[in-house]
Amino acid sequence: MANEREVTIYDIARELNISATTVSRGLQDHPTISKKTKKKIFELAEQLGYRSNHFARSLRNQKTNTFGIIVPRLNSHFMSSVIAGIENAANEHGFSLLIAQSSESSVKEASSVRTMFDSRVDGLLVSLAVDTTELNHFEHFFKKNIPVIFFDRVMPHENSVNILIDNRQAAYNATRHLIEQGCRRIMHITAPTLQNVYKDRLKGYKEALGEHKIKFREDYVVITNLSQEAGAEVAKSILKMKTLPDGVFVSNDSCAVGCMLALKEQGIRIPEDIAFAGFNNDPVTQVIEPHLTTINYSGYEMGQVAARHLINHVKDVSFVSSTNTIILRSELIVRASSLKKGRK
Amino acid sequence: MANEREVTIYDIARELNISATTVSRGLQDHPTISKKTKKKIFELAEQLGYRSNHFARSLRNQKTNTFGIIVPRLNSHFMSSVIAGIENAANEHGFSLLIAQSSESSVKEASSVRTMFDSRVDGLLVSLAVDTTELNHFEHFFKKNIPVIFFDRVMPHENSVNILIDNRQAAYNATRHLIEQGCRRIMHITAPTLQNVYKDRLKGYKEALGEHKIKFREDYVVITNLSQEAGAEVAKSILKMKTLPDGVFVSNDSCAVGCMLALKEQGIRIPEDIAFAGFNNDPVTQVIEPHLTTINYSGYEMGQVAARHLINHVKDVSFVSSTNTIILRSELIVRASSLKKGRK
DNA sequence: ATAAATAACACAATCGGTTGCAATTTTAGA
DNA sequence: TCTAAAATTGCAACCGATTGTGTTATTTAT
Repeated sequence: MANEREVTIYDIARELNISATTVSRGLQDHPTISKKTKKKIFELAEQLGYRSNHFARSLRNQKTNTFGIIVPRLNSHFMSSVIAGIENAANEHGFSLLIAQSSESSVKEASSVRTMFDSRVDGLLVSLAVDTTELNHFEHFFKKNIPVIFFDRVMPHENSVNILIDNRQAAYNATRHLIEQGCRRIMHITAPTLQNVYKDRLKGYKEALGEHKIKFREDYVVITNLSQEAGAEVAKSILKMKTLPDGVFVSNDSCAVGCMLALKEQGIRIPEDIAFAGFNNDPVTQVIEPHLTTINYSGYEMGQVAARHLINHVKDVSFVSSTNTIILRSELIVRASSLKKGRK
Repeated sequence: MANEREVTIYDIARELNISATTVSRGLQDHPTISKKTKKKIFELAEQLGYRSNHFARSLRNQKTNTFGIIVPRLNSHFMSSVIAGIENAANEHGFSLLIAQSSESSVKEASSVRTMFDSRVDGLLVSLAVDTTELNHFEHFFKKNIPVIFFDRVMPHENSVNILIDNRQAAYNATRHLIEQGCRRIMHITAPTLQNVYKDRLKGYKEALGEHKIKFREDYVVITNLSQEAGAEVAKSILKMKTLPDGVFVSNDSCAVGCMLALKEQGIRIPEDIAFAGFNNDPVTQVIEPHLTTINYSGYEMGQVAARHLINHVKDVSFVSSTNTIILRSELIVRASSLKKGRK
């Protein structure tokens, strides 16, 4: 039952009557080691089941080949896509991933940042918790000049790169689309506007309204946690309104779906009575009936882009990027949920 | 731009004119260090922004407080739920998570296992790739007696614990339910039966048929990758059949949904023409119309259970569990997609 | 045949933190 | 005031791998 002892380069060295230095160099295919010796080293290493100790190497080399990822939650379609994208790119270049979720709490976020720092990750990829309002908890990273990349839910900082979409524009497009379909009483269901994503979407929403001389109504903006349940809740309050809205732009697909389902149950017709537009192009948008108009942008791609940027930064010491922000493409996908004027 | 140097216990020791030993002990709240000294140490540590170096500590202590996770893919509702559950439990006990995806390839799985070993994780949580047929690539772990826990997609091994549901029973229940609803020509859409999960589900399906004297038909079993697209593909071939099936039991919700959508588009009525049952209770089951009958089991819980088991194993040296398999609860949730005989 | 160049390998310090044991200081008791 | 016991603290080795520099063989050139 006792654990077998760790196999080290010293074991190989002893058995081969050479120094650990030679073994180390041999395993790294160093040119000053003879072919014959290398062969012996590799063979014995294989035979003994030797595997390099990542910690020892990291300690000595002062780099870990590991990235840290902190996201609000792991179990959302978008976030897990991002992570899959990151994993894909990171793996290609031999980087491992240390992953934590903040559960939308800035306190837990800060604690995760500390853990990541303790693990001396070579870089950090972060999507901020909904209640994070400042970046003090990243100071350790900034001070040591360890790259931090924020994606999707970002916050500007001179020492870090932001990767996101143009939320304002996307929201503007979605709202304008609803207006063009004849909607005039358009609600906006979203999350607390502390975060750029929601603030910008609200801005785009307002902008589209303004441009079409539709008066902005404070009571048409509903702040929720954007869960599917929250959507159902909002549906209830919508049903209590004297005059129903004729369009709803939701910051998130699953919340939109929750709302639609609840409304449909009460006989509201979509899009005839109320048109809907969501955000994210979650798979569920193509299952709900009518299919949900939404903003499409690829989490997988965002993850890849973020990871690749980080890799460049880390691998190339001379990589001095003045890049501050990377805006990814996003597009409005029009589906039946918003087509009041019949199919195109 | 130059990175600031690492702050170590030696820096603290020097400045305080004490030894590194004392600093180390002080930071660990060791009883033999005086309160006064501890206070000074903590204060200076805070001031200098000292953070313990995880690698150095791991190297010395021969444990990393890190678990490795390898899953077929990260971006599925079930898997991301499991991971969220693992993260939750692990975080409570101060464990970090190193995560990799095998992308359903046993080759990449093996490579991830090596990486995890190199990182000297204290334990491994694995859900196997669809084409993994043996566990040789885990030998390093078994030899060193590092705990490996398999969940959901498992394979029996004397040195490891399996956490899963009773797939046979669940499939039996689902199939029997379809039969009870009057189905006689029941198809089964699933994945390659190399893996326990699919093998057992097939077994349960057959068992239910047999018990009701329904002849098993080889051509009623369709092997796919269980994606939503695959579901749509199967729909096409179903439509070509001379006699349509009157029930379909799918090993996965999103595949079932893909199939249902495609069939509905061609005018097939569900459940009247064909009844459906899925597996996993993915959120999409409650969005599709009619809502999808399915097998419910919590990925989040499975993750928590797996992580807790691993933590017990790792924390308590004397923990000698003879546990070999943990079966979690699962249940059939009946929804409209299978109710041919009207609502209850 | 001899000096000079090259190839192949080893020494020893280092990365940051931990710990058994020895050494020192403080406190208490007589 | 002196000594034994208790409380603090320090020394030095260790975890496993890496690397600048030095050393010893082996070639090559002259």
